[in-house]
Amino acid sequence: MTPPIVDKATVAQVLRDISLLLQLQGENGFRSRAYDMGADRILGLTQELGPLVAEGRLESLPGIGPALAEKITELVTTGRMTYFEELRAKFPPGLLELMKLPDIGPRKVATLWKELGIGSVEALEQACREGRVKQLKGFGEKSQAKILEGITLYRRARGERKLLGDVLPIAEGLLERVRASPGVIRASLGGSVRRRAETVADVDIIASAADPGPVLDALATSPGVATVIGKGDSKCSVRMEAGDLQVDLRVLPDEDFATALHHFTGSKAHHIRLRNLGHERGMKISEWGVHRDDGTKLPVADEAALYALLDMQFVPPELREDNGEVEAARAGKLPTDLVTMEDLQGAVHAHSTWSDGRNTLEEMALAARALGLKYLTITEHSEAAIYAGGLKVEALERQWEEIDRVNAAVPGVRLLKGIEVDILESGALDYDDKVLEKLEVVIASIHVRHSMDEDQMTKRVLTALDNPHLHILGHPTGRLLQSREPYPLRMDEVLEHAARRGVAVEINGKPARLDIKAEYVRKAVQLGVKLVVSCDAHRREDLANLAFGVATARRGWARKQDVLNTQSAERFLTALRAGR
DNA sequence: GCCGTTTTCGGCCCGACTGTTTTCAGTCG
Repeated sequence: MTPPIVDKATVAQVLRDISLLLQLQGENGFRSRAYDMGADRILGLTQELGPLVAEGRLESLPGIGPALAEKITELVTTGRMTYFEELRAKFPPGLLELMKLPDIGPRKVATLWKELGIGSVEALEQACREGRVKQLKGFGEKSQAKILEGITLYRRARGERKLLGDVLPIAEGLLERVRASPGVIRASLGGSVRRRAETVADVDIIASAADPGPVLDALATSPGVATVIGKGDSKCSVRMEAGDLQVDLRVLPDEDFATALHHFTGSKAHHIRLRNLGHERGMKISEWGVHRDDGTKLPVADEAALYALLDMQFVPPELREDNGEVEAARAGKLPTDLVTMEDLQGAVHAHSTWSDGRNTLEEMALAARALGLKYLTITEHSEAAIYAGGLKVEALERQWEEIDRVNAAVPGVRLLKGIEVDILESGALDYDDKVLEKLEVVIASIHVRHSMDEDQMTKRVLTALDNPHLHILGHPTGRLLQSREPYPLRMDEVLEHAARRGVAVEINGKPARLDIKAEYVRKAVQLGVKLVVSCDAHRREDLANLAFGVATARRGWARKQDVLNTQSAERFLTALRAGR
């Protein structure tokens, strides 16, 4: 009998729901937290869940003990978890949704349920309108109004996180405004934006100043602010008109800047690890500094000093997820040469007006040169991609003549002749080998026929990797954040085969793709797979996508040496062919 | 529920802000 397929995301969701249900029940908060941390641990796994379960190795994971291991094993092998089903049956299904409302947590939900029998967002809305909520102990007129407001907001945003690519420009604009306000000494973005998470829920800004007042005012009066949610002596929260984006600003004395920045950068899991390490050393770490148990405060000039106090290497923000970085930093084994934007000499994966791009080849070349890049791979769509203006072979050959002309006309940057060739249903590529062998850069991607099953899709990609003219596997999982699931594909097999065949794998920096994702980057690095950071540019502004590709590479622990387009054009082309 | 140089019990990160309180509970990050 084939066991049901329960993926990591499903396991993590069940554990999170258990955590919430336990809070509703008023259980020990640490017990609830154990399930939450278990969910984090499963989601952060770089290895497959199946073998871990089959071989009984779940308990070897930190944060997973006998109880969680047993329950996860039951879920993965049978598709059900008795404990979860029994727990869930004690409450109406709508209660978990109530907890997603702002300012509503487990205690309030429990009160609403016990006192008024409220078990859904709709019921809560009605009770507020009828004035029944404000009569409850612990609630009042303001709480009731705030809940109604929260319901409106919740329905509008549906709790969706936003793409980093959409939020970062807004966040950086606000940071500039804060930096320019009177008396600011230091200021930085924090939170998941600073960690460069794929999607983010809000923006955190941390600043230091002797007098916080004018700095807080600067945010409160920024253009684009819809409402000021709250404003105190050290903190101001606003909601932006664009996308209901919430922005939190904290302003502290400069001596507390480093610890505050660290605190509000997170992640929570990384933080808890550090605080525990501090605890072992008789130090209490908070956003207000590091204190010895006798109360004396230790100076912390910057984040590096904080890690030094804990006898650890500095951990870059992108790595702070408690995915092994704490152990590595303590052992001195954290990579110190993670790839940076400055390392990139060339940009991979660009389209022009020859297929579905908006700018001409010359405009793309000029834009690349303006960014300090030495080369750009021009990779239009191939014939099968009719919807995207895919090129027939004779058009491709005419394009080479124009590339030669542009290369002569625009010194300092080189356009490389390439293609983004479709991987057909059979795994064959959309051009004849005789065409492919003339190209300097061959990226192969899937654009059509997504709905194959896992076996078929895996075979299709493995077959493509066997083509001797293929250099780079493009956006390998085909996902679009928040709109399309990845193809069913056994990525472990794909990455192992890419390593064997010497094919490079793309880290596509388009904010809605980020494909492959950081977890797979890490796996690829471990397997010795060659990587390229790409922009998937369809207009010159898209060259900026490289920054998101670099962020994904860093989150996957990729070093400069792991990324081929950190090399010169000649070495890049040689490296693409090495082992092929 | 997990964990261990405080090791099989007794801890577990910690503070700001808000509203409903008249000394604190709940939520959030």
